[in-house]
Amino acid sequence: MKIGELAAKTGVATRMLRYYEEQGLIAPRRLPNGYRDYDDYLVDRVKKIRGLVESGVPTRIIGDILPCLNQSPQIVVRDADPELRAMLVDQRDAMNERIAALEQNRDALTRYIAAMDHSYDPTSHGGPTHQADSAPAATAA
Amino acid sequence: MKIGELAAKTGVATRMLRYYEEQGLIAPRRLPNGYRDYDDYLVDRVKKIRGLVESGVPTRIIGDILPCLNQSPQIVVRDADPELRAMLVDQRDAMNERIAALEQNRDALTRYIAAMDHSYDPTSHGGPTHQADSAPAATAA
DNA sequence: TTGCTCCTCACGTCACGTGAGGTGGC
DNA sequence: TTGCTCCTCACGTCACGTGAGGTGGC
Repeated sequence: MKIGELAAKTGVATRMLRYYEEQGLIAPRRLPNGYRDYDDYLVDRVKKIRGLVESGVPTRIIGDILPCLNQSPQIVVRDADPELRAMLVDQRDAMNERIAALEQNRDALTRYIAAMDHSYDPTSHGGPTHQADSAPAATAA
Repeated sequence: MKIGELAAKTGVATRMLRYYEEQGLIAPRRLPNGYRDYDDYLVDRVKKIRGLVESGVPTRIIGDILPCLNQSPQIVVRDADPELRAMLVDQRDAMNERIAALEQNRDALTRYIAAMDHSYDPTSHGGPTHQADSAPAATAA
């Protein structure tokens, strides 16, 4: 599988696939002509990498976290390495903080957008008028 | 209020306060000696800026979004500017995507941490043993 | 040959972190 | 004077975007 194919299947730019390789997160083989050659299982791996990057996890520790996301709990654990555990807990706590900030801002935006759609008119006494949640403003009367 | 005080009250580094000023998001006055002088209302504003930056909103549009977070819907709206509305909807949708990615990864991490705390032993047939959610691994037996 | 993909530099950007080197205020 | 804070450069970093300039394959 060449880089363009993997990019299409994952939605991740080729530049990023080369970057993640540079960071040691993926290691494609090379074809005789020098082109990168990716295995099928990398589609899933790249998607997981993207999710972690978008979750604010630095690339240098994504490699450590990835096995935790892949394996079923029955298989993995064995020795509960305290350093790994502490790192995972830190990352999870950071994620919870980001989720809280995001939800707060999302809710505030949602309220504001709804208020716009109600088209408040200070000369009127009536309630909200029309407009659904995500309807484009251009469709308004 | 000097920059160190604002940094303490907001939890935002002085470097960042100067950076947000550079980006046009805050505009402190200057004391005769050249020190920055911040008004009290900026504590709240800086916290909101932080929340938006952490939510992945670029600084160049945070200035447009901030008034939407501040005002009560009854006061603000008036003309439902379609460009502003589209931008807000875009940001809200992006936030929802980030929340989804974060929740997925957080849940996966939580499951893995829980499995570590159950200290699976392949030679045993028993179920989970002990350990609460966020307890440090060092306290384990 | 044309048009598409791939390759390797390599510079730009955005939101920061981290000094260097100097000044003000108790 | 000492120790703390503040100031302005200014370089480093991380996760990218965006070309430049060249090659491979149908």
